Amino acid sequence: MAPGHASKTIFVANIPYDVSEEQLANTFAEAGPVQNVEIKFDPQTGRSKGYAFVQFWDEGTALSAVRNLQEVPVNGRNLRVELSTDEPGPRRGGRGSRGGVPGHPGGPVGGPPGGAGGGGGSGGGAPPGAGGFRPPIHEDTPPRGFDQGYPPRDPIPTVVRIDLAAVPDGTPLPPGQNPTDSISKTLAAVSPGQMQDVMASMKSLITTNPEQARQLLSSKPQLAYALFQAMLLMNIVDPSVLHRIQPLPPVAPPPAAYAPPPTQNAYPSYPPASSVPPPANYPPYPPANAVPPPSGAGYRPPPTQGYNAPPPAGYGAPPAGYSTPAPPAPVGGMSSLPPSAQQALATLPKDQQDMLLQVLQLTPDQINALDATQKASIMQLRQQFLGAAA
DNA sequence: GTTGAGCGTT
Repeated sequence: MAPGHASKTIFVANIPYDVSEEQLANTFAEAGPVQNVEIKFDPQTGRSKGYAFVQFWDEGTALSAVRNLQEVPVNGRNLRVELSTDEPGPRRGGRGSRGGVPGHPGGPVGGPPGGAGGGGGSGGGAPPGAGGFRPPIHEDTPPRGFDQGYPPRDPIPTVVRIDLAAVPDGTPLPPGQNPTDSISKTLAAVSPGQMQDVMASMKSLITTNPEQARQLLSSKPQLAYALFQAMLLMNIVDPSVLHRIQPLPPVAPPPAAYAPPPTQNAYPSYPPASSVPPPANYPPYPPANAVPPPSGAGYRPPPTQGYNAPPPAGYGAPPAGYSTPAPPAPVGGMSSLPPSAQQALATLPKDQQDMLLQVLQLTPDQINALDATQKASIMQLRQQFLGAAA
């Protein structure tokens, strides 16, 4: 396969503190396609440590970089470039790095527009060549067909654009269903893979085109709701954030009484890769699992960090601090709820009152017995009602 | 100013 002894990674020192990874990548792209750049930061001060590791796709290019970019001036300092010796960890194939690297201080970089396009969108980019530069030591074969890595020039991330007008409005609610039910059911029918695709697409859009993302989410609240619930389901977001997000004033109950725009139910599926065409090449940052050959960049959601531990005692009761009568007596009606929750309930039709009461009075055991989708819905309902009492 | 991280477990 490959001459497996020399390192594909070079060690770069004497980097000015204000140089960004993109800048470095740009500089080293002179030698050939760059796979990854990691400036090391002091976790305490957040400042660059002045050195970095630049990884190429092959050893030849790395050697070439060492020879050709030795002492090149960058922002007034001459870089020192060597082949890297040590590997970061026992893992050779990929380390999930970048954990907790603080933001670059004064650097021009905002951050990697990470997120591979959803489902198989692969930008067909011509492989960056070492155009015009002194040739590598060996006639190394320039990698072909790579669709990621740092482009030699043009560090500007590809902006994802979507056709907002092409996003379906959704379909009318079936009789007897409320929007949140409908969204939950729809989500339940979405495969995890699809969900990840959607998340990845949305992430790309948000990072490269926040304005359009805002427009999309504002104009399609059901999408925003579904995405958020999906994040709960995928453990991307901890349910505790629901405590902090309470922009649901008087109209607390999402159930009836509130009819959002032409709402969903079975929307065909969020425009995945088709309407999110990655125009040309791909994000500069293959965070970790960068695979050279095909476009295999997969979005990996954060490892499930179990949040399933419910508060120890009295989870079914309002948090401490409520001035509820707090009768330890068995639940029998609204009286076990905070006053404001009772008020909110009172605005609902009888049948929904009953249903909500049941939901709000489920025991932890009962909740745990439900499937993930229902669990998330119920937890949210509970937050809306019980939390609104604060 | 000079060689890199550690969640939680297949």
